[in-house]
Amino acid sequence: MSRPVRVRFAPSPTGPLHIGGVRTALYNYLFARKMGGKMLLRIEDTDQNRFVPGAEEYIQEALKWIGIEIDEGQGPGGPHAPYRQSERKEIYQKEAQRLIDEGKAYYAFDTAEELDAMRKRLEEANAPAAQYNAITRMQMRNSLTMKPEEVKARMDAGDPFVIRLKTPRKEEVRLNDLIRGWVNVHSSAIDDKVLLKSDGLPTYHLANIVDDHLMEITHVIRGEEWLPSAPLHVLLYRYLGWEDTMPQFAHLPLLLKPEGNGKLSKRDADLGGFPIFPLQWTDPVTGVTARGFREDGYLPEATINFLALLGWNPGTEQELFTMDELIASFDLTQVHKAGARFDIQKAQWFNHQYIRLQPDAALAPTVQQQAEADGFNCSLEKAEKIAALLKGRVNFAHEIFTEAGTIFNAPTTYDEAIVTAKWNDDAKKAVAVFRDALQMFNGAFMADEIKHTLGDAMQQAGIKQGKIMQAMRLALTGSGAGPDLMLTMEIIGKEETLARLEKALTTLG
RNA sequence: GGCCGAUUCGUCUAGCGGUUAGGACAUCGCCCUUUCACGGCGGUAACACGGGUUCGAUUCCCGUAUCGGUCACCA
Repeated sequence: MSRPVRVRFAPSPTGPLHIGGVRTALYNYLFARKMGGKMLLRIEDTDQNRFVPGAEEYIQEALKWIGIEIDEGQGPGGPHAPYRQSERKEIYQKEAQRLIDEGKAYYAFDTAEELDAMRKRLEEANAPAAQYNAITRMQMRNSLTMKPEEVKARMDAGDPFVIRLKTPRKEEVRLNDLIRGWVNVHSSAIDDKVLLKSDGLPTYHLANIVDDHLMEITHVIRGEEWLPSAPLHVLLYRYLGWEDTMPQFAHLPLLLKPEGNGKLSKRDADLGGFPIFPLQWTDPVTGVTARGFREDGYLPEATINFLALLGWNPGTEQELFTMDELIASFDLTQVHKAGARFDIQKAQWFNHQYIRLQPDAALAPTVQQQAEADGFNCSLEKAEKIAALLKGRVNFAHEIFTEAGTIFNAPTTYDEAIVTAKWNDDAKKAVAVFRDALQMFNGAFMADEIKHTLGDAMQQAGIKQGKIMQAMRLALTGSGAGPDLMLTMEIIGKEETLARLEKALTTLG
């Protein structure tokens, strides 16, 4: 009963991983680590029509970026390889055949047109549900209604067929979801799902159950969209004879649109101007690029912190968590049941928190690169100082350079409102006096020293420092607001400081 | 529409029969500051509705409403 915990993240490589998928992976990972278990990655590529080149690599890279380590599966490999479902075809076929042999599944030859006609007819007849089930299957073309010779003849002739589950007419299917508790569904609500498609590949339902069993998965943690088919899966475990080792289910609440109705979609991201994918993704067919959290400047630690708290809460008032802290406090039973609206503002706040905690040296390269891309000379040392000065003011690392505009660019214009309000005789005098004092100054050009020099100069000139500070800022940056002025002067250097003071004096008169 | 699930401030949530219904984001105000931010402090703001059960319901039960998911040879 107490088997070692093994969970899996099983995405389909049909495009970039949705941020909701990342959260599912994260919850699986947190649970695995918390329980001292293993995290597997399985690629569910049974739909050949939807296969997108590059998607699998994208998934690997995204998980790596976010800090989710795969213990076993596609990538690191393991004892249950292969971990790509398209390479496990025979395994599913064997199990499907077993179900046929045991009378729990049957062959069906219905064409798409015939199925459509059946559904349409049922709908028009006001049937409660237009499905292929215990009642309707007797009117369809399958091995239950056809003579064995005919079935064999069609198969020998190479006619396409599928294998369908022979769902019982009346049976109560119960399942105990770790998050939702008992969920009961009557088997009449489950239809005769296709298990094996006519191309010989399994559908999700079969492949999933077979693999989870073979890979000894103990907990299936997945999105709520799977809840309706969970009873079917229970039925499959039963029919396959694996019910005693059936994994426990935990269905996660979905991520909803920031506003309006429905689940979070790509369109919301475009409309709201925020990413919905962990990494940037360029569609191989259309060439259209979609933004990513990483490229938009979100730190992985901020992203997981944000995601972890979207639908789960440890019950304490802690907001900031490292991955290890998340692992330590994670508990599946504390996952919220209702869907969570996606609010990018909170993600930005988390990023702000982590940016200000970053060492200056970690932020410096970003600043330096941007500066150089804009044609400015910027040593790493200078970039580090700028990072220190501005990191507390921004949400993203790339905003530091933007905020540092007045450091790199000498003012070409001066804020009119500030000029009118503050550029008076005292201000002119103060700037001139300070310039003179600075010219005489030959110590280390550091913020503290500059502050003293300014203070002394103002005192000697009989000017109240507080009255002229904004004018001083205006002279140096052209603006009335900005980061600490002394540090700003230290960073731009003595020569540039003097030049700017001089220029203000001549320009503003 | 059938089935399944959900419902606490605008948003993410705590709460698991008795609370001034707590925290965070956002918002507003104050303080700090040479300014703008940051930060600190504080304010506004919620138990969907109706019945039960109970001495007492946000909490338990039943309806209603609303929202979400799902009804493919897609996952």
